[in-house]
Amino acid sequence: MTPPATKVTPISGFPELLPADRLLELHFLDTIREVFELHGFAPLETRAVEPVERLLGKGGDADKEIYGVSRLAGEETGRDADLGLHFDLTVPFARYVLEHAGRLQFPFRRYQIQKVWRGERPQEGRFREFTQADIDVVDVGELAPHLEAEMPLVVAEAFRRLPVGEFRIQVNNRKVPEGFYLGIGLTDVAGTLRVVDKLAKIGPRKVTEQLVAAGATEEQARLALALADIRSGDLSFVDEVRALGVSHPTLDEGLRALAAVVAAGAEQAPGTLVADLSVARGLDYYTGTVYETQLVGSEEWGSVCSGGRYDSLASDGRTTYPGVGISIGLTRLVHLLVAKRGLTASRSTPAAVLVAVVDEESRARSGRVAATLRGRGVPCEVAPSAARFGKQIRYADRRGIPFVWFPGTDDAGDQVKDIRSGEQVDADAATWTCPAQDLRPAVVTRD
RNA sequence: GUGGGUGUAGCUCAGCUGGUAGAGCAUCGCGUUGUGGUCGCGAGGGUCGCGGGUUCAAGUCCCGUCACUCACCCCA
Repeated sequence: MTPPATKVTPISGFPELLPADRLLELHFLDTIREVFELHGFAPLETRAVEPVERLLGKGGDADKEIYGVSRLAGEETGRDADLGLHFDLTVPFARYVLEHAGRLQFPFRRYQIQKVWRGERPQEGRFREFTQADIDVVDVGELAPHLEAEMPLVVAEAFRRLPVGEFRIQVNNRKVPEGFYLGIGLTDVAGTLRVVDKLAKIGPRKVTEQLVAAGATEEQARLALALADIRSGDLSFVDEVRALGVSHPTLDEGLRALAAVVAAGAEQAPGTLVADLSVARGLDYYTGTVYETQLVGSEEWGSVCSGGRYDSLASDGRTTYPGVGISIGLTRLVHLLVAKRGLTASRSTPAAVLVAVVDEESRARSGRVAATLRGRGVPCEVAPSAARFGKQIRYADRRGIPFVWFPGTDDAGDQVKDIRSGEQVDADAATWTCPAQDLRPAVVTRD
């Protein structure tokens, strides 16, 4: 019986990688995880689903992007509570904190690397299923402000260990534009932010047009644009904002908080943190500090890492657990580096050595060589068939496996060949050393 | 959800004013019966996205539909 020939097609927004690219992604994942653990974040995984009502209203328009989960043969009556796939890792984490508060120690630091789902229209670098690598800290009642500076610095450390090139983490505090807009009489804070955020994309003229169309005066639009134009790697942005002559208590509060974050960044990782007063987006639950990250030279890719502070996401009505976190868009980051910068892994398998098979009678001997190599930490595999050596070498070559091991016949000893150079030398599996740079797949640029 | 573009081999694509499918790359085999990459020869592989219509005849023209894709929205 042959199954019906179902057309095999990709599903838009659900990316799948080839082995070499997945190895690259795993390298990123391992590096990020190592840095997170070096900073003492505890590992956590939450279930993929939450009650839909817990997901709703947390991400602004994200509501309509939530994927619901149901049984195909589910009955209308007596069905399970409505479940939805989480669209980020912060909302489930907030729920987890409430659920386990009695068994956690605060401030609680955790990292979480998982798939999330958003039912939006896919585009280059935007997916419906993707992986986020998230760190957060929550505390009870009050959250120390210095944690807002720590989050981006941890990410910066991870990024410095990865082949992403130069990057810039932009920081803002939502209270700055909020207080500023209120100070100049613009009461639609969210709407104004949404328009101003398009500045880089559509230019100041169109932003002004849209602001005026939304009810702002020319002068209000001018000031809003002037604020969005301010950015600095030091504290000079404070004076620049002051120079615009607007005052409001919320603005003062925001400037103070932002200055503290930028000062800490400038001291601990000069050049990586930049105050950028045009950054204001992200999910609705952010209440203060917000982050966005661009790779220098690839700003059009959008943010590859964002986050912020949320003061009221986790609350049981009596106790509130304010938190701050940041999330690396691993799927977007890796996808764009592969597609746009030609990054990949040097081979399509972890194996560093292919152990050749002389004939099927001696397969066990090849197996013993492989076991010895593995015992010494050298990833290897045994050739699938005792074909001519030319074919066995080609098997390795196609996969990028750098070494082919030839078990000796009769009294002859083993030999190992570096198929890139063609050099072949006597070798003993119990003592041979694989060059460190060949032990694991390396990051390389295609072509 | 709204608007544009595109659907032909595993991949990238050609196929003109309709006349029963082609190239390059990839894969596999042979030349090369323990040593690959080059080169040469050969082979396999297609309901031309799907459904309907026009026609003697449709990959080609018309309608519908689905998928992919780009932009808006929103965001990692």
